Amino acid sequence: MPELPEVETIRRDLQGEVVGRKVKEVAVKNGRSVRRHSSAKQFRSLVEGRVIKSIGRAGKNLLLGLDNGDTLVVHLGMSGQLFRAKNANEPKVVHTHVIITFTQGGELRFVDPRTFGELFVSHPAEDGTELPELAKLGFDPLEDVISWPDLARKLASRHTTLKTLLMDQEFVAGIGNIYADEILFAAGLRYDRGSDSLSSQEVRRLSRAMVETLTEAVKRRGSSLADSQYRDLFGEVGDYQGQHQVYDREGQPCRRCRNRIVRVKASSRSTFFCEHCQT
DNA sequence: CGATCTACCTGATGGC
DNA sequence: TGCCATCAGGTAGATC
Repeated sequence: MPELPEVETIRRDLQGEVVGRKVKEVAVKNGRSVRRHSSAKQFRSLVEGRVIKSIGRAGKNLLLGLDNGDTLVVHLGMSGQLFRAKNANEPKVVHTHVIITFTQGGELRFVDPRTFGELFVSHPAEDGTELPELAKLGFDPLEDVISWPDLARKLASRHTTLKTLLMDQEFVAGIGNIYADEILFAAGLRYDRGSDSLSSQEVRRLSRAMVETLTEAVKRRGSSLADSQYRDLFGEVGDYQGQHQVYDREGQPCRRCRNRIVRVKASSRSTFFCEHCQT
């Protein structure tokens, strides 16, 4: 579900809600959500008593900086949600797998029907600040602005399709199935163009489209699809879905040229595009 | 090595 | 109504 704009929206919500708070207790209701750890007990011991000092993001990962230098990493997978609760009396929705209670009151709840998401505590590497589990992530399109000549070099070094590359977290971190299609439409490029086939003008368009599409989606607090599964920290839906140009618009007229939006399967994922506007 | 498939889950939807 | 197939924002690991 959540891609960079949704995760960034939750990051900003968390900034105002949990920074400076001390963890009193962690309750793990479903051990699968902390599967990187040997046990739920071990995970709890790494989080309980810690103060949350900062909230960062790397691609689709939320990074909760703890006061001992560790980082609590949250990945929402396909269906993960984080909710703020005022107290334990607030009714729990089904699939509430982890509950973090703060000493000053209030809870942070991790809800995840499909259980593809996870939480884990990461220790920084000996020599640097980098987290070993995230070392292979590519650049972040909003945090690390990359020059278009650099992007051109990176694109040319790979032999695959544009969409595959945009969704490859080791190439660029944070783009998933929705925003890959939206970025490619904004850039006027087909999903199946070879990544090493772009003119310099096309690379510039792609570079701009990436930053502009994601920035605008963050402004509108992300995309909630028909099932409204994506919600922010306060349970509110996003507002960017109405701006989608191609995603989930099969058969509907292209907002630019009025031709019907086409849907195809590419590497077993739905891909939406306009055959007229994207070449 | 890199590209592609499969498994991991629950729930919503649509055809018959 | 119900039953079954298909689909869904992601990604690690197997397989080719």
